[in-house]
Amino acid sequence: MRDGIDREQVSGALLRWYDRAARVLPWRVGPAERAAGVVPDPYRVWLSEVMLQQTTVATVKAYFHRFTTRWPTVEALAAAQDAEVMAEWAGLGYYARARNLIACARAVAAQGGFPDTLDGLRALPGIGAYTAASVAAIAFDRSETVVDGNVERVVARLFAVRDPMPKSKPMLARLAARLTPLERPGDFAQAMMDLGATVCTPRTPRCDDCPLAGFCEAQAQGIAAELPVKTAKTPKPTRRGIAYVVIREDGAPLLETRPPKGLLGGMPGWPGSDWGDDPTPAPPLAADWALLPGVVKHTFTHFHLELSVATARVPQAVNPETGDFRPGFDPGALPTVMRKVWDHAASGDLFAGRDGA
DNA sequence: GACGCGTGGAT
DNA sequence: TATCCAAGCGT
Repeated sequence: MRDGIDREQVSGALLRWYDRAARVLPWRVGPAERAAGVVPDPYRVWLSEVMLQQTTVATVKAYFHRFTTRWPTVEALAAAQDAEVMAEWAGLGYYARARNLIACARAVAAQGGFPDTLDGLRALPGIGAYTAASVAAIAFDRSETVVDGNVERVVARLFAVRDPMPKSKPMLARLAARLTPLERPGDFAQAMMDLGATVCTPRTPRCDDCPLAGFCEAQAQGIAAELPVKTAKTPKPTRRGIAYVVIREDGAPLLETRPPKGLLGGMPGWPGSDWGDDPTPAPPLAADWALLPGVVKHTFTHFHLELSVATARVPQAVNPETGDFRPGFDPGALPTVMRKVWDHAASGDLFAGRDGA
């Protein structure tokens, strides 16, 4: 590992690059605006950082726009109904983030605003080491070290750290702290992440375009693309299940709200079997079920899922064993796997009527 | 510290 | 097609 990297030289070179090449993002106060005295809104910084957790910039943009249009302030978000927020979050994934977002907004509103220290932020729901540091640095100009996957990769290469992740994470964080400047910590953090996202990329880093190439030990050794080393991941198993899509005469679909914790917690979904090697059928009511051909495939973080879909139309009077009929339900409020089930059901004869078959 | 937790784009 | 990966957090 190289040890002679100078904080001022590295942060200076990176900030000069950022002043010239910073991406324009909806939640970002760019270097020129910042220099002109524009102050970031902690609410927008926090909201964007939570949305960006393990989620790409391209995906977040539309959600950020919808959220800030509908709820322009943390007080407005705090006053929203849970189900409204969950529905607006639908499709973005990691739904615990949305539950924590609501809890955090209400705590902040009750406190009269966001805390402006690392520890104060860190104590809020859904705010961990990364988000606390990024909000402290970007919104409150505090010299905190922001460490995300980009920063870990950049630092691993700068210092040619060959120890595998995740074991090396604490070391990478210490090395990142060495580089964090006292001035412009927020721009520095965003510059590190921009660099990782656009230049110091995972597979094929563009070292020829890198403002830090002259400081980079991995570049000097010709091993930038090999770093950081990661320990191998275990392969994903495949689970199977059956989802039941029932439409009542009035068009209301039968849905249930999933338990508040765990997979898709708090989100609406179709009644179904367990998900496993050999699922047991579990229709939510007695009906003339039609098992559709094909399966819906979806991959979660730690397993593949193949769902068979059974559909039925039922009269107005029936009472389901699980879930409830929801007139006027918007399929856009479904998490993606459940929306795929809906799309698959709609491709069948669910709406054509099967009486004439 | 390891695991559970979504989704869509890149390779 | 399969795998990797992304501005992580909570338990």
